[in-house]
Amino acid sequence: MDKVYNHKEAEDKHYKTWEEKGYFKPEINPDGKPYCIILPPPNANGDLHFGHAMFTVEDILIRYHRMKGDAALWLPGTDHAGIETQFVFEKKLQSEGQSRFDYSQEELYQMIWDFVKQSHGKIQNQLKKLGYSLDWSREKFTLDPEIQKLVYKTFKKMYEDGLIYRAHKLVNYCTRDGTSFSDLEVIHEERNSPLYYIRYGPLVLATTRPETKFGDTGVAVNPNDERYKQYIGKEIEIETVLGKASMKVVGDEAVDPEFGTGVVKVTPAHDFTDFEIGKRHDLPLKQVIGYDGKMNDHAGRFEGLYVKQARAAIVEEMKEKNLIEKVDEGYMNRVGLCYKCKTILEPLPLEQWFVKVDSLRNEAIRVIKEKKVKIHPQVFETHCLQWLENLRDWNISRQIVWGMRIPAWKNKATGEWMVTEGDSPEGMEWEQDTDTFDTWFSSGQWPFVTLKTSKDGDFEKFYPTAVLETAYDILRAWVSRMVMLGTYVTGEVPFRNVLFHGIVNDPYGKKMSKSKGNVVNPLELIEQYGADAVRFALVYGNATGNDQSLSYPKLDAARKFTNKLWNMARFIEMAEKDANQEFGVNNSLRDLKEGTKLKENYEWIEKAQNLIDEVTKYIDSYQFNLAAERLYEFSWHEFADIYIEDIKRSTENESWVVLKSIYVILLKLLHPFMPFVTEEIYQKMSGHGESIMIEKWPSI
RNA sequence: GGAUCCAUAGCUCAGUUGGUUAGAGCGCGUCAUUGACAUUGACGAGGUCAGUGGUUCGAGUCCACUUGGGUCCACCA
Repeated sequence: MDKVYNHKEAEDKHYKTWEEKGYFKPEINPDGKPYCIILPPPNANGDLHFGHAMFTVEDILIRYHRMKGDAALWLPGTDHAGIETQFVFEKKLQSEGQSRFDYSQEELYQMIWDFVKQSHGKIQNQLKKLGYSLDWSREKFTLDPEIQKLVYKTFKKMYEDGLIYRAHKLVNYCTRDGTSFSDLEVIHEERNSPLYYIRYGPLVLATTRPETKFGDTGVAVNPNDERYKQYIGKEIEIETVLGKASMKVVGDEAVDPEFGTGVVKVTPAHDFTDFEIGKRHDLPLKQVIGYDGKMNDHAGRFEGLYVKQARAAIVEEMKEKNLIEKVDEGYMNRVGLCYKCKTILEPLPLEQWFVKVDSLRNEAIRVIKEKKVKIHPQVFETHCLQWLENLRDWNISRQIVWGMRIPAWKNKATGEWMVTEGDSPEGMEWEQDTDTFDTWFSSGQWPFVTLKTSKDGDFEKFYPTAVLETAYDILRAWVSRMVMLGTYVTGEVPFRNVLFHGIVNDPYGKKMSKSKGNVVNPLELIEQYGADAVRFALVYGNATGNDQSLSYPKLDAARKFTNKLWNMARFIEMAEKDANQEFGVNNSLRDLKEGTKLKENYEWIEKAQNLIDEVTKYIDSYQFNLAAERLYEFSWHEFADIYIEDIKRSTENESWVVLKSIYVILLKLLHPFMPFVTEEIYQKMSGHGESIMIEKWPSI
């Protein structure tokens, strides 16, 4: 053996062999208990970021269960990531001086498809470099035809069950990206929004959005507000910059008498609260802002101005006409921004497909409360339930091309809708909706659509899956949706356990992001420290679910650990040369224990038994950090520092057999954490088996 | 405005049913070693476990409050 472990040489070689020999397939343990993890599909629009290296936790579980003899399946896949990908692609187009408007829907789709294909190759390479024992023969992509078909089927079923409806409602609309978003995709930010006190006939009201006044169809006050009771139900005459108008005053509980003057203008077409008020009092919807973000013809001479310009111009004129009583310039409020481009979102009325969430949500809450789905660490269960309880109907229409086109057709003559499982209806009068599904509508079905379209029998065998492991930041967007949709479609929960890992920040504790330029590609670190060291460093010293900062000292410590393990093997090899024989390995600790005559051997066997017991318990309870710490501690400070130092004085052959046997146990226990170095050592040792990867997990 | 998490050695963090002198990595000090170890080993310094009060025979661990930091959620015009 060389003096130093060379990870670069070992890693690619072993991964290739493992894959070729079919070790990643569950069929390697044909009679084993099914154990399945579906890889959270990375977005197929670029490289993996460093946080994805936390999937190491899944590989640990899979390798551990495979060694325990389970039919372990880790199923890989990628997500088309609708708006995310289209956004990345549009930026790319932009940098080439082009725009999405230069292409037809079909052309754009094809171009993004090609782009995604390239990304896919990079992602697959990264996952392999990390040593992940994924069954590539079962790989899936969200836009695979057979996956789409199942998603369509779900949509149709939901439509028939009355869980999908089409409605003209307010949506969060990004006038820059040209699409609506779900509530979840809106980010709120504190902004300075001057509060204008506007004269409205006999009343004064406060608003941050004077430009929407052309869309006002009423004025609201709190019904218990003594100051304004007299006006409720009356029409008031008001002066506007576009001339006189009359407005109905309504009483509504949503109005807070303490805020501003206690009077609110009601603009049902451009404000969520106002939309609700309008519905309660039968106020009409009057849209004054278009989907291009400009004022429309209801705004008179302000038509064609962008919202911001219009606001300034209108305020100017209102001041001239003395319609503004005062302005609170320093007023701060929270505005909704597009989470991709940070444009202020406009609430705009649009006809969209919605998921009625009531029954789905209640069922999801039930299975979580009844522990049919167990969430670890426990605290995330609270988060999940809290979100589910506040859930509102889910807008699943997106006005983008990159995604699954919604399988709904409108009759040009009658306007009625027909939903199919993807097939076009007969006849020329049907026109397909141009919108696509929210990405999460398809990824929310991931566990069952993958298994149902995989090898025959996979669904029956592996569903519900054992564990869903992912970063906690997509608990709401993804995990909750999977529980809802999976339970609804299959009648069974999608997974028995959910396990959350934390975020990996940069060395200074700051979130890694492309705009900050502090992202680290896992490949760089693998190159430098070796995949095993990267994996080990991520697991060691960090409790499950907690965030961590990338630590170079820790990576270095982990790399030294791989080298230490290597040198233990060299020591044994050297001893064998000196003794001019190969020491045997006995895999049965019990036999060894019964056979030994020496007290110190007996004691070391007991220590090994304890170690197996502890590590097994820690993995079973998802305490990977404790398992890693215990293995590190034992290997280095007990096995190397004490055991090996002591045995240097021994001439007993039996002692060497015990030592070597315990060393092999150590390698096996470490294999899920550090697959490459353990395999490389194992292959180099005398009397080794085919691969440590398919060896049996040590037992007491 | 709600919810939630965190505060433990110089730094980064472990410490899951409350139980003997509170742990690791890195860093630091002294010595040894280059015949497994591109190094490693031995020994060592270093903590009123944020603060206050409480429950308990016993609290870093449970409860309340305070202070400082983070995250998430929310339709305040």
